[in-house]
Amino acid sequence: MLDLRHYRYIAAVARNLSFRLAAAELGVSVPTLSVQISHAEDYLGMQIFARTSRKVWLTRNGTVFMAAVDDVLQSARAAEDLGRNLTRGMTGELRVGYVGSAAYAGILQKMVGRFHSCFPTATITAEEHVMEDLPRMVSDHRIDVALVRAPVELPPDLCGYALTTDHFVAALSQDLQVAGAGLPLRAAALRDVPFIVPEQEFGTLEVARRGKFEPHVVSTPGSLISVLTQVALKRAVAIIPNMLRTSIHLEGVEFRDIEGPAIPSGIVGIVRADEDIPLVQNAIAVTAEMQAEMWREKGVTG
Amino acid sequence: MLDLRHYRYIAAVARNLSFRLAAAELGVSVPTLSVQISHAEDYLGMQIFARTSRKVWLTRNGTVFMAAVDDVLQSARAAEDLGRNLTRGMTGELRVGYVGSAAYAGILQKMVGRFHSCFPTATITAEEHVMEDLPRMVSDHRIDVALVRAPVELPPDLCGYALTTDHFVAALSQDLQVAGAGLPLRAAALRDVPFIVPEQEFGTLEVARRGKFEPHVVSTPGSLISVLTQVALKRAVAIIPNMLRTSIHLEGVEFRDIEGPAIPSGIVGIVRADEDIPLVQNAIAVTAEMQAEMWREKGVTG
DNA sequence: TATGATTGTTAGCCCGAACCTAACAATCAT
DNA sequence: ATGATTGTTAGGTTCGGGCTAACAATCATA
Repeated sequence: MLDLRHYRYIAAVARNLSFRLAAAELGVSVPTLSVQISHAEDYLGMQIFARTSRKVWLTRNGTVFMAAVDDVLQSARAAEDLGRNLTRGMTGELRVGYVGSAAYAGILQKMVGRFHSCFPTATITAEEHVMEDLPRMVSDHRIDVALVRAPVELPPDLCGYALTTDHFVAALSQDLQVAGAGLPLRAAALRDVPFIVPEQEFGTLEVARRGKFEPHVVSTPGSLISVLTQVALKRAVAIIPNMLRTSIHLEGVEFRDIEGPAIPSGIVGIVRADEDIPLVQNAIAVTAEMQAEMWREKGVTG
Repeated sequence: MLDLRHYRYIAAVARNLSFRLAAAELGVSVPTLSVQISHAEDYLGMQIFARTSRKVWLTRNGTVFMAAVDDVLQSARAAEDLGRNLTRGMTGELRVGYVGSAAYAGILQKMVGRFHSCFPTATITAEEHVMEDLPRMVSDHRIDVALVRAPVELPPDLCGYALTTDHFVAALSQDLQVAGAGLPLRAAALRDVPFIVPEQEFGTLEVARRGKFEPHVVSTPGSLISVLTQVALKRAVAIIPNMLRTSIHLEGVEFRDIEGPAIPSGIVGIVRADEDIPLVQNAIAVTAEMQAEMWREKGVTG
C-alpha cells in the first residue's frame, strides 16, 4: 500500500517537473526519490511521469491521478492541523449546561458569544437543566461547564468561579399590605406570608433565619418566571435575585429590598478541578478574562 | 509526520475499541499496535484513546479527531481506486475529434453514448475540427480518437478502423437540366457543371476521373450543409456521402446516384498505432464491438 | 481472598526498506 | 566532440516497524 511519503514525493515531482529540484525541496537525494516514484508507479501499475534523462512531465493518466494525490495530502494536512488545534485547545467540543436564570443574567449569552469568536471552529452546545442536576453532570463528564445560581457547595472534584455578583430581593404580590411601602422589607414581616421558593432556595432560607420563622412554602416551580407568576396568583412572596427586576416586569408583582446586609447571589461557573481537555481549560481562561473585564467596567461606571 | 499506517491503526482501534481485536483485524501483534498508537498520540500531543488495562474508549478529543482520520483513509482509498481504474482503463480522459459529417452519420452520438455507459467516471470531450487537421492532432497527442470521412491515407504511426460504410452520390441543383432524370447520373454529363467541393474531395475527384475532365470548382465551403446551400444558390453540383440524403433536405437540391461502381465513403476512426493509454485502448475495443453489432444488425435487416 | 485469565505496556532483538554515495547512461550546450 | 546536467542502477548503512517474551493491571471465579 502506498503511504503518505509516496504521495508527498509524487506531488513534489509534479510541482517541479524535475527530480533534482523536487529532491532538493524534499530534502532527500535524487536516487531515493527516483526509486520511490518507481515503487509507486509499479504498485499502481501505471506511469505517473514520463521522462527522458533530460525532461520530466506528467502522463495523461498521471495528470488525472494528481487530483487524488492532492486530496490525500490535503486531508492529511487537515488531520494534523486538527490534531494540533485539539492539543492547543483551539478547537473541539464544549458542552455547557445552565440554569434558566443564567440566561436572564446575560452571562450565558456573553460566554457563548465569546467562545464562538475565540474558537470559531469549535462545536459549542448549551442546554438548560435544573440546578440540582448540573454539578453531577459536570462530575460525570456529561457536560464540561455548568452555570448555576450561587451559593452552591461543591464536591471536592469540582471547582467554581464567581462570574456575576447579585443579591436577593423580595418579589411580592401587590395585594399584600406589608408594612413600610418603599422602604427595605423587614424579614419578620413575612412570617405569615405564603412563600414561592425558586430553585436556589438560599435567599428564602436566609430571610426565614433572619425573621426567625419557618417559611410557609406553598409552591416550588421550575423557572423564575413561574415563581413570579405564582407570586401574583397566590398573593405570596418569593426571594429571588435582584437581576430579575431589570429583566422581568409582571403585573401585580412588586420588588422590595430586604433589610439588613445584602444576601449574596450571582452566577457561578462550575468545572472539573482536574479538567484535562485543553479547549475547556482555554474556555475557562477566556471566561475568567471576560469576567475581569466586566468587573473592571462595572468598577469604572459605578 | 504521521503516515497512513498510523491512521489505519487508529481507525481499527476506534472500530473495535480493543487493541487485541484491532491487532487481529490488522494482522499485526498487539505490542506493535500499542507502540504505533502511542507514537501517533505522542506526535499529536494528545490522547486519542483512554484505556485501563481492561477497557479502551475514545477520549473527547479523540472522537473529534476520528472524523479527520476517516477523511484521510477515504481519500487514500479513493486515490488507490483511481489508480487501479486508470491502469485498467476504466476511467481517465478521452478526447475525441470529429468532422461535422460524423455527427450526420450518427456514429459520433453512438460512440459518445457508449463511452459514457461503459466508462461512467471518465471525462469524455468531443470537438469538431476540419478533416485536414485531425490526423495530425492524433499524432501530436492533442486528441486520442479522430472520426473522419473515408477515404484517407494515414502516416505509419496511425491506424484507422472503418466504422460506417457509405458511398458518394451527386447533389445537384434542380435548375440544372441534366439528362436522364431518375436514372443514375453519368459522370461525363457533369463536365461543364460548376462543382462545390466538400472537405472530403475524393468523390469529386473520382467522378472527374470517370468523366475524363477537370472539374470546374467554384467553392469549397467548410460544412456539408454549406455545400448543399451553395449547390442550390450557384446552380452547381456536389459529390457527397449518400448518408446526407436522409439527414438533410434542402429546397432546390436533388440527389442522384452515380453510374458505375459505388464510390466508397463512410466514417473512419483514427487512433495512434502505439496507443498506450488503457482507457483509449478499451475505448477502441468498445467501438470495434459496437461496429460489429451495427454491421450484424444491418446484415439481418437488409 | 486468592488464583487464573484477559488485556495492554515495556524491553530486546530482527529484518526490511528508505536512504545515502558512487558509478553509469542519456541527453543537451558549447 | 566534449563537458555539464539529469535521471537510473548498484551496493552498503541505518532507522524503525515488526516480532516474541516478560511484565503490569484488571476482572472473574473459586
